[in-house]
Amino acid sequence: MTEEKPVVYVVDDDPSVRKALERSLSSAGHEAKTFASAAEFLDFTCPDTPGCLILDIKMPGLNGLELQDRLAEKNFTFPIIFMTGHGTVPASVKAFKAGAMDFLQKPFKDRELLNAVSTGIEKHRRQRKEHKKMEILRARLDTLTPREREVFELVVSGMLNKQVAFDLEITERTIKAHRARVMEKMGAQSLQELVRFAERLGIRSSTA
Amino acid sequence: MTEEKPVVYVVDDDPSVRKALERSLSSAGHEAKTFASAAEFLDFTCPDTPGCLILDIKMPGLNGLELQDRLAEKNFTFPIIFMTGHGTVPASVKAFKAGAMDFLQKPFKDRELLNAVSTGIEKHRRQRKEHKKMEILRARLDTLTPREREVFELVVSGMLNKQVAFDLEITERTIKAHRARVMEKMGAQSLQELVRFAERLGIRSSTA
DNA sequence: CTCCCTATTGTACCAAAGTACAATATCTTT
DNA sequence: AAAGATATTGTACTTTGGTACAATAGGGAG
Repeated sequence: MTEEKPVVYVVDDDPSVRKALERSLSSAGHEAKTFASAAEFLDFTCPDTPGCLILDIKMPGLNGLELQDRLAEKNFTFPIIFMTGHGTVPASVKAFKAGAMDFLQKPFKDRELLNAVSTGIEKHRRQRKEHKKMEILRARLDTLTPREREVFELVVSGMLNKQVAFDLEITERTIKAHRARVMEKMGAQSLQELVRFAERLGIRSSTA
Repeated sequence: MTEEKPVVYVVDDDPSVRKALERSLSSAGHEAKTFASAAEFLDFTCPDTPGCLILDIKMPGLNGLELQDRLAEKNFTFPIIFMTGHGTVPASVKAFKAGAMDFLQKPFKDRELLNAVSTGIEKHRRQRKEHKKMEILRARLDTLTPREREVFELVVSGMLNKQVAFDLEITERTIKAHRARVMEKMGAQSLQELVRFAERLGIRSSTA
């Protein structure tokens, strides 16, 4: 469980390209999984491991750019590297504006691709790490009752217990009770940590 | 002082292009300032107002991409929009990977350019706003003595005064003194706010 | 050498937060 | 109707943090 094995997904309609890519990726130590069409890839469910995606621009059916759009709608998070034989400037512009990570023109050197792949995987690793932390925080946040959530927001905003109490028109004693539960449910060891959690969760007190 | 007037900088060696761009930018309500070469622009010091930069790719002397690199070295923060007559895919790729915001191929519609410009200016406005806040915070941080800085880091990490005291091998009373000065110098109205400041400043306790 | 900044510490007190015992009321679900 | 979750509050006590009065000591600038 030190490092999860990354997977490189390749979508290209040309079997010989798939084979060639698979070979160079494998020889560089990457696990490759290939798809012959956008549809085929869309049917596939990627495992929850780091990786990146290599897309051919020109393909029958959905092309690479269209696939990119479809994936974006599904919160697909793998970095995307495009490949193209006779790519156009507008295509590359669209790709990058939609968040592509690289855009390689054939013929390209193995090294170029492998560099892009490594960069993509590293980026995805970091993303995943961050995302997992956020998942945990959001899950904890979801366990708060509406009242606790209110107290949470007001407390991290910097208000004193008595001020929060006044705001919610209840006693300070009750704030302490909620506050203690918030700390416990959020898994915060200190007020400082609770504030950091709130920051990451994008919590802003509605009043301030 | 409601809104600062943005400026659009244009660098293109072709006088007729400069004139044309100036006209369409003006008619859209933007203030334009034009330059005939990369060198000319590098000699210029942009005022501290929002704006964006429009660069021609192909120019005698330094071309647009090279200018982009030079500017990056100087922490130039204005969003860059490229224009090109016969742009190549590698050029657009390089531009985007170096942080370009858009890449327009001539002939382009006025609307395309103006949309890109508006987006760029808005982005820069947000950037500047954030940057100014950070400037203030960094300036305050710089007023802290080394000792106060240490206490700052340990306190926001979540340690109790007594723990910080133990760590620094001084008394809790002294921690309180430093802590009070940190709050005052940083302009924090609460511990919660102090933690948020530390987060933005990227302060991590070296021990934790 | 004096002034200022920095770092340190003391005492005493007050305010704020946290906790250990609780109890009561409402609402939903089973 | 009983169980469980939620929201509320009480008393009493401890711990932690903040402040108002300080004083002392070292180092650097003028």
